[in-house]
Amino acid sequence: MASDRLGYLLKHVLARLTEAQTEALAPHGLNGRDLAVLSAIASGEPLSQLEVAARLRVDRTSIGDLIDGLEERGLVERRRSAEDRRRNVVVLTTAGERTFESAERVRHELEREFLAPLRDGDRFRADLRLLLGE
Amino acid sequence: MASDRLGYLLKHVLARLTEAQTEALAPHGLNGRDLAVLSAIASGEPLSQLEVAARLRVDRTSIGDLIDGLEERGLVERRRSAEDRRRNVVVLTTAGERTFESAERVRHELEREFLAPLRDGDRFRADLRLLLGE
DNA sequence: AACTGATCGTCAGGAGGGCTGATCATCAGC
DNA sequence: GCTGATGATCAGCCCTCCTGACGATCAGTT
Repeated sequence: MASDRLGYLLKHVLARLTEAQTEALAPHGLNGRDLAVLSAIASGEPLSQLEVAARLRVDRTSIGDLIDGLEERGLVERRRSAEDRRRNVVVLTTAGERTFESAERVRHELEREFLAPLRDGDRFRADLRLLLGE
Repeated sequence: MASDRLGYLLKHVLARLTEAQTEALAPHGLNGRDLAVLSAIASGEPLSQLEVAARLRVDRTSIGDLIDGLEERGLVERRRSAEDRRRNVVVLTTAGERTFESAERVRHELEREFLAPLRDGDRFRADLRLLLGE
């Protein structure tokens, strides 16, 4: 009954995931985008805003607003880099670390449930990576 | 290097597909959304606007604008239903049929190429359907 | 025939994401 | 000390989606 168009399938699968994620993360005061930013910041050495944007493949002008929101909630801090004073290095606060860790657990559990209908969820994930050329 | 977040993967795979589709369909004066509407209209008996919207799972208020565009280009026609004069039955014109058929061939070829990196593209497609609960 | 409630299509408007172009501060190289 | 490039920010536009309201029409009831 449904369309076999690939765009349709991808779009609505993404919509379902986004909806479930938004609901699951709401108690943590986050949405999927927020968590993506936190995870980029949490993974390794401090990053400038542009580097965060590049990792997430979001536009450079969008990342500022996202960080604004996280900063207002006390989850991240901007710090002028001493080496290059143009750069805003973004780091997690301790509250940000706590929120990130519990939200990550929620995300992992949610993704596991989301892929449960598949025989091999990991292969589906690997297929997506292949389609991104990685 | 890339994120393992499912939302990230789905979002950017969809973005790549959309970009490729937009480029491939441009010579036909269509984009992916237009083609989706045409295919809903082409598949079987005449549908009202609401039925088209339901098939594509798009909002009822969006479908009107999409049909406006297609009607301006002479690809579809609105007709008041004789049985229920509230309903706008949407049908393809002959030009719409020609455009739809050639655009469909373009879409099929593009989706085939798009899924080429995968060992089993059909299984990937089936996985997407499973995730939509179909 | 008249009333009520529901449905179809349309419109205005807002929210959100994505992008461009301009600007300012800062850096690196000459 | 110039010049060009880079990081961050801002204003603004476009597109998509959704809500709420409206008029027209239908179906069921009285």
